[in-house]
Amino acid sequence: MDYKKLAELLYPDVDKTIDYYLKKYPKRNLPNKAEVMRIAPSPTGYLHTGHAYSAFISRATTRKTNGVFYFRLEDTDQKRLIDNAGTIAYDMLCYYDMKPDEGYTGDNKPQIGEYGNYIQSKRLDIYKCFAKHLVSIGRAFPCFCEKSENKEDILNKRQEQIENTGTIIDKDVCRNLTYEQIEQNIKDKKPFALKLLSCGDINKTFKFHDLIKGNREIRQNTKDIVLVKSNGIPPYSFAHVVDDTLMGTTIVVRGEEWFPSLASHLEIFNAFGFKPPKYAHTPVICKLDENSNKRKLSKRKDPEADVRYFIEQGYPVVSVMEYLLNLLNSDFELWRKNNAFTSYKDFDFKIEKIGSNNPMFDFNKLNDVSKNCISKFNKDEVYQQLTTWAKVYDNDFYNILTKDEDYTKLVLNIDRENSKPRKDIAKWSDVKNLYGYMFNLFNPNSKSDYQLDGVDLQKLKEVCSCYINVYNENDDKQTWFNNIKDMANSLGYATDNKLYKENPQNFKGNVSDVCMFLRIAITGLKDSPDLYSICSILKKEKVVEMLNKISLIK
RNA sequence: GGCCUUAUGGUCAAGAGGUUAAGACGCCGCCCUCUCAAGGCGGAAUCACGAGUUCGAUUCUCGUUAAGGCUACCA
Repeated sequence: MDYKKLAELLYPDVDKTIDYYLKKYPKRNLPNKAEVMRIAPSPTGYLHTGHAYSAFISRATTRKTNGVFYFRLEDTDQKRLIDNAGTIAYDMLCYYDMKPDEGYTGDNKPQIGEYGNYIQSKRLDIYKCFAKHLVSIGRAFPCFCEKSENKEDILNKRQEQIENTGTIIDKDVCRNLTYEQIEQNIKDKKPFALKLLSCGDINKTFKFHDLIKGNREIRQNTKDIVLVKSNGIPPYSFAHVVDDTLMGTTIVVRGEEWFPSLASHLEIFNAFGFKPPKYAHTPVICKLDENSNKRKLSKRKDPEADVRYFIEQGYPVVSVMEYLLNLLNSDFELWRKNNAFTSYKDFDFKIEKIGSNNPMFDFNKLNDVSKNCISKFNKDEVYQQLTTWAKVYDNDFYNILTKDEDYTKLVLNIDRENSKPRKDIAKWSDVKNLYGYMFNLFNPNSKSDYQLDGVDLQKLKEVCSCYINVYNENDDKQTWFNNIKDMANSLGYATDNKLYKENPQNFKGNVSDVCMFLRIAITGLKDSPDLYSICSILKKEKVVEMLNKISLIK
């Protein structure tokens, strides 16, 4: 067959050659070893935690190598597009401190960089040109078969084929059409999809090096995969080859679900004579479902699959990033221990250190990482981040927090900014429960608001009414505690831990019980940070008020 | 059905042909302490199974099993 003639028949209006584009987008002028990487989400939903995970790899690697990290919007699936999803994805990247250097920056916003357009649906002329080229060299052919409209049909068809033939037919029937047949179809205005004329041999393999998976032996591709859909838009595989070539991508980071189609992508690169990029196929973040089965984080079922979830909950950006970094490079943890106050960005991140099994999302660990991160913030940072969060997600609390900034900072500074900082806040939404009593969010008139289970109310009242006369807000911490001890002693409580443990029956209780009573009266809670700090911040009037209030509880 | 990938405690995992098989989260205990958090100390808990290679295998090979993925004109 005369392929050049066929190319003209299929794409009469394409007047450019691929050389035009290859010249238009020349090799990037970058330092040695600089990597060019991208995040290329499809705007079919909100930015997935898995995307953030792979974006992190690209952002860290390009930062380290002085390369380029760009954003390309892969909006080639017209059916599944969701409004605004691209913009949100970009905003999320910026929010998580992974702002791309180049590319798409949101719908209707100017793009950055010389290698655009960075929106695939705006690149159809380019794809057409490259498609024509493949036809002209005999590596692509039109397929006029009717397509299946939905996933279910496709699945059924596949099952049918498996049952009838025991396998899946990968050589498309239309590859055998004669020029005349094709010409007739074109004349009849039949739509066609362009397919790859695969030359692969299923029994032959080639060697391949994946940055994460290491050396592999891969079977050649034999499938005549679709290059351009009948609507003129390419699916991922073809767009990937064209775009990553033109945009100069040097490393493609993608989920390992792409690994099986790698051979087909390489065959396309090969057909063009292009050098493929390096690849890093990442593991997929999973979670344990109700039945204790490991499965991929699902956008529909798992709130933590959407990166906005962490914002809503009030996890600081660094917490989420450090948690992801933990999953990616497990030696980060050790580094963090030795470099407590260095930015996670200074960690020498290595793609090769990424493990190859699918990690499970672990909230325990995230919380721990986050508590450590927050414990290193000073009171101003905490105040700033907490109020920024509350303004959006808990406006009532925001108003309370900002009413008296100095007071709020005093509260937030309890056990903070010292060598053994308090680690009780994992996310900003915790603060209300942890410190609500400092902001009048605890009702001293309601018995049910006190944690009183297992508490002797009579003893409690006795201690509290006694303490009203003892409390002096000008005492320093030691005096304050000595006074409590003296009072405890006079009421028949032990003030020596060992003595109490040896003969508890000799005492009404321990001085710790006395403190517990006071704590309940003042905060409603059995557990709280340092009582002395709390009383100092609340001031005498409030302390006395609380001590009086509890005596009225029946 | 075929193909691909993975398999070290509950979780994240380091690790190497010979190790008392790191470390972190979680859990438990003790210490400290006004409680909690933190901190200190300690504990329980792991090499999926079966063959083969080897003096020796958790590590290499092959099977089995399990889990995940792909097999779309989705990405």
